[in-house]
Formats: sequence, structure tokens, C-alpha cells
Amino acid sequence: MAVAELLAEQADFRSAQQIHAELRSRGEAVGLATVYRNLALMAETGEIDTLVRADGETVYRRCGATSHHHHLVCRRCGRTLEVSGPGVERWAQAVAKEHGFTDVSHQLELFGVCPECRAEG
Amino acid sequence: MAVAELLAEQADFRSAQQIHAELRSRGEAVGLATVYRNLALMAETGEIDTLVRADGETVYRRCGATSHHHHLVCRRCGRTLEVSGPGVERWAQAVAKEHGFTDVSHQLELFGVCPECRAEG
DNA sequence: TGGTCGAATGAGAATCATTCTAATCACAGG
DNA sequence: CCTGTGATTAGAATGATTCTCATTCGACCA
Ligand SMILES: [Zn+2]
Ligand SMILES: [Zn+2]
Ligand SMILES: [Zn+2]
Ligand SMILES: [Zn+2]
Repeated sequence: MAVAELLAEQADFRSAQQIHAELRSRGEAVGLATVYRNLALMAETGEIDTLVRADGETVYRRCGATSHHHHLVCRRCGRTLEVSGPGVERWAQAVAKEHGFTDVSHQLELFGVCPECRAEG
Repeated sequence: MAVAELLAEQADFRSAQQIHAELRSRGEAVGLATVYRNLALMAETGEIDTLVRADGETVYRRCGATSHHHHLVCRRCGRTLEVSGPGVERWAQAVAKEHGFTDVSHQLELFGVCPECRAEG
């Protein structure tokens, strides 16, 4: 348990497989199933954020902010910044209400190339 | 090929598997690989929209609007509405620029329960 | 100290969407 | 007809995630 939590000290989003591999390479005899179990658990409690990449793989991250926020992710290196937009939240609520939808949630992520990666080419 | 296009006349997002199954049940001897190939092709040309669901499955839809837009999807029945938010687009650009990110894109979808589904319970 | 019970774990099998592969098929040109 | 090109197919291969189940680890108690 402390294992998965410890690993969550990574700066950017990691897949369950990456986390598992990293734990193994550190000598931890942890099973893949356990990694998935605990990630799912922490995701439920809101302890970590999850994000489904375009290729369908789910990645996880322990964020600094505990309140609702979104992410600006570098498409190349994965560097991740937490961002928030009150205006967006209001817009989402308004649009949903306008169409009579209730129990609204939304999913929003920004992707781009960070300054460092752009410098490289 | 007209096959996949024909099927795209569905109202809401469908997975490749669903589309394949539906074509087969209509007697079309279409292969799964062909469905994927053509969906990918149409997605590239912008002819259809794609969206990765929370469970990792990719779903496709032929939208009415050809310009950039987002979706308000019923979590229960899948009914989908196209929505747009100029403010959100501006916000995304601004946030990215503020952090020096370039080549920015974003992914935004709204989920909720539509009036019909709420009426049921 | 030993024994018991239940929750957590890990190895590997099972599942499921997606992609790859090799064999066919359709068909235009010669 | 015969052949080459490109699309199509069934089925195998891949890869992530989930399931199964025997085992381990503690907590608790006699
Ligand atoms: Zn976060
Ligand atoms: Zn970067
Ligand atoms: Zn659309
Ligand atoms: Zn609905």
C-alpha cells in the first residue's frame, strides 16, 4: 500500500503498467493486480486524478490541489500543470441547465508542447 | 465503405464493435478491421468525431456541425447534443499561452442525465 | 505460544478492444 | 485471359485491464 502511495510522488501522469514496472525495478514484489486495485481505490476517494489518454490507456497522478481542477499536459514529455477556470465551470453548468440536463460533470484537459520540448524540436 | 458511412447515420456515439455487430446483423459481410480502418480514416479527415469513454473504449459519431464543437452526453441513454463555447476556446488559448505551451488542443465533454432519463428514475 | 478468521496480495489466466498478418478478392490494363 | 494493385477478410497477435484463487499476513483470542 505504502508502495503505490510512495510512487505517486511522481511529477506527471503514469500508467498502471509504468508504476508496476517501476516498483518491480525497485525490488518491490508487488503484483500488477494490486497496483490496479489501489489506484482504483485512491481514484475513488479522490486521492489521485485519473485521465484516459487518446490511445485509451488510463494514467494516474497525485495532484497538489485537492479541489476541482484541470490539466495542461505536454504532448511530448508529459510535464503536467494544474489549471483551473471558473468561467469554464460556470459555462458547463449553464449549458447543461439550458438543455435540462442534471447531475452534470465534465471532463476537460489541455494538451500542447511545453517550452522545453519546443526548444529541442 | 458506403457501409460505414451509412451506419454513421446513428444519432449518438457508437463504438467500433457496436457498428461492426450492427452491420453484421444487417447481413453485411464486413470485417472488423475494415470498420476500424474506415473509422480511423473518417476521423482523420474530420468527417466524424471521436471520443474516448471513461472505460477506455473509443466511440464515434457523425456530427451535424462541421466546425469545432463539444458534446453534452446523457450518461444513461447516450443521447448527444452538440454545444460550443467560444469563451472556453479563448480560455484554453490564454492558459496555454500563459505557460508558454504551443500547438495547443483540448478535449472537453459534458456528461449529465437528460430530462427523459430523469423522468424515469 | 498456537490457532483461527478474514482481508489483502500476487501469479497467472481470462477478457476485451484494437492492431497486425497473410490470404483473397475486385478489377483495370495489357 | 493474365497480372498487378489496392481494398477486404478471418483470424491471430497485442496490450491493457480484470478475474480467480490459493497463499500470506495480522489481529484477536484461548
Ligand atoms: Zn489533477
Ligand atoms: Zn514537454
Ligand atoms: Zn460532434
Ligand atoms: Zn438520457
